[in-house]
Amino acid sequence: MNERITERGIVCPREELNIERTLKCGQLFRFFNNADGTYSVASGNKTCKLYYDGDNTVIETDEPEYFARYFDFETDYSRIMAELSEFGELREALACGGGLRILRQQPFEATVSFIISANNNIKRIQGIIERICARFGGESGIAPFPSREELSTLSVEDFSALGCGFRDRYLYNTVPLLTREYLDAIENMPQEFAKKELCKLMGIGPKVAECILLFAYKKTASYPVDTWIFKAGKTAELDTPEKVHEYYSRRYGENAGYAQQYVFYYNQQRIGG
DNA sequence: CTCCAGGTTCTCG
DNA sequence: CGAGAACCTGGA
Repeated sequence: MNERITERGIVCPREELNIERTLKCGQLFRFFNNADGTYSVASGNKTCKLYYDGDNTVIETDEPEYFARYFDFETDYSRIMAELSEFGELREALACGGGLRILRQQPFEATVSFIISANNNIKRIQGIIERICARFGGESGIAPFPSREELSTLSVEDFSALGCGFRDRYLYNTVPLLTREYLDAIENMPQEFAKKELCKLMGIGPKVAECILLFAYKKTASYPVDTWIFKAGKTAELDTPEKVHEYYSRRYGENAGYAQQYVFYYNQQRIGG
């Protein structure tokens, strides 16, 4: 869109990238509040720093091309919002969601992270992930996310000791299967086929699969139904997560994933504090 | 103390 | 196949 690559990284109008809205809606877990009010974000072995400079948002990084893709600058969010605005029930969520962007995260990191996310809360998820990264990382700074090979060296007991809880065996069983070939193949599969494929892995059910498809592969027809989205969408008719998913993913079509994030963020802010 | 968190797996009728 | 219970853990 209107972003530009500069000496220090990427700069774009503030309304095109709202830092808090993009980072605090549970799509990524490795972001950090810095003492000076800026935010740091880690993705794989890369990092960037975000802050506002007047009317602009600045993404400070040595890897501008990587983070331009990561922050999804190829998508025109004004068009998405315009298309979604025809759905009356989204009015308030859209009004509160300007500048929220869906990230293109690394598939391996996203898959591991969302397996950990099951029946868990964001704060604890972040703690577990940081302990996992620290185990393989250096002494100072933000540790890179470990590779499949590194994580495959851990035992069930290791995952448990890192605080993974009952997800320890999920990770132990599934991590070794997440090869580059496997993850690349998912990229090229149609939505429903990819979802079915991911659900074969231990620790991945429908919700986690859709999070992976949406937040790593940007398959935007995904509509992950978690406890928040279910609470927001349930009616006398739509009384199960499956029915809520069926109804809204059909209703929003290819924009379902965007709608889901606006609704999630809005409800998280309003109810969850 | 109980309840819940970006759910999935296991068990049983 | 569908419904219910069980599940690590830490904060409210």
